Amino acid sequence: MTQKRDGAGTRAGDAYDAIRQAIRTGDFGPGERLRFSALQDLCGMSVTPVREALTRLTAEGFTVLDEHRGYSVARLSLAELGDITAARQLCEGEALRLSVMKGDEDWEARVVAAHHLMARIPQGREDMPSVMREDWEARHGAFHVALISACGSPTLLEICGKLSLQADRYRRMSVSVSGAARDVLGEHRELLERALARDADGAAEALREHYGRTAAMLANFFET
Amino acid sequence: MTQKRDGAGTRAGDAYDAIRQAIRTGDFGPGERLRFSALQDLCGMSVTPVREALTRLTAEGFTVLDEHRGYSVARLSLAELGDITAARQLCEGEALRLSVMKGDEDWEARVVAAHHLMARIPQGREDMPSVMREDWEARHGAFHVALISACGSPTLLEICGKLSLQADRYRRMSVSVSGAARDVLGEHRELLERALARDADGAAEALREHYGRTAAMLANFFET
DNA sequence: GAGTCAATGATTTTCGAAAATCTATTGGAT
DNA sequence: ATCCAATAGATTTTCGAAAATCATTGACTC
Repeated sequence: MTQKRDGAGTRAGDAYDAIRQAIRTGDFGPGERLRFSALQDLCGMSVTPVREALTRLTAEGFTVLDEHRGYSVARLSLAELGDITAARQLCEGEALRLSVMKGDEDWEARVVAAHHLMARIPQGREDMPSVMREDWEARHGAFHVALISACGSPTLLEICGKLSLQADRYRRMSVSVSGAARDVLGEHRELLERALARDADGAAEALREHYGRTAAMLANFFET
Repeated sequence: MTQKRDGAGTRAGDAYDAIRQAIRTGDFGPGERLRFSALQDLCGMSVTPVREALTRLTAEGFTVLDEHRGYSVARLSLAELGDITAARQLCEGEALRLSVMKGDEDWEARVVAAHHLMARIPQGREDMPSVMREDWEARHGAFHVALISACGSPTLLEICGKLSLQADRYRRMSVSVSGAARDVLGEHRELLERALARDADGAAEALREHYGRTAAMLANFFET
């Protein structure tokens, strides 16, 4: 074999990761065209797995296909940000409500643990406090996943996951960490407390507000 | 060129249609393995476009991929039917609520027209009244699409569309047209009336009940 | 001068075969 | 008899090149 990657099973999977990361970090900006030649250079493989990766990315909304004319990075818009946010408020709000109602001890433990890991490190970098730390973002995502993990609906979880990936592109847009105008710590703590207090509707409402604030903050970056 | 298909742009698209249809009609049953050799025979093309079609179908939940071990048709389960139904009630209910609130004259016209086309033909076949007519199913789907078409949220519409495709697999399971235990005509008329009366919450509630009844009916086929 | 059409170049899409991986079987050792 | 390793067969996955399609350019007609 040419190379044995640790966990990665197929080249198509590697290509998927590589291209998605390149889009995440802005190496390929919104609207930018994605030529196979360039992607083959980036991924170091033939056209076949690259094409499969693009098919998947397109299904998830990261890229757009114009038949016989090629792929390009999906554009971002203020309207879509609002749309995605509304959908998240609906779906993840309900998922959280169900999760709080159905969650058992293990769920509580997962939520507490995830919150602890997130609260344990600062949101911004030490050298550049205005830029989010990669690991904080990961733990932040894990906390939100833990919150809804007991909802009992694989379908809802999948929808929430995809919406979260979409929203992530907008989240990354914000160079600044929202300034001091917002108490992110407090918002998360409130989520945690209401969840543990089994206040299903309250937790769902807090989550919707949480996402609403995030969207409102990000919306500023479209007017710059 | 070898052949010029009317509207079809790529072979991958044709493969997607062909395989999905084969799954819909039961040519490939739930859990059945999908070998590339068989699919190439079915579609009459090389492995590349078939693979792309499977990638798409997998993203939409029709098929399942076990890396290096091949694709197979996704299994159906009573649990998933309930799960999908709940998600539809949530998402499409909200979409309908928004649509009724925001819809303009053109939307009203679309809804009335779609309902008329659906009500114009019988649900079951003349020769085999227990089997649904293909064209009725198509018009039924078009009516539901028209109902939510004014919700203003592309994201929500996409989610509803995908859930509808999933649910379609279960809908097709039912050999019988639900017997006389149900007034499908009436349910749809109620949806139409509440929508036109701009009773947003009422329409949404009627839709949720509509899907609830459909699911309850289909659930019987798992106990046979 | 505007518009149509054919030729050219760039790019996507598809093919057929090679490479990699998994599954089942056989043979042998404990 | 059971378990493990090596082999063979079947299948997926990837490659490199050919075919098909789209965009551009320039000539030609009206």
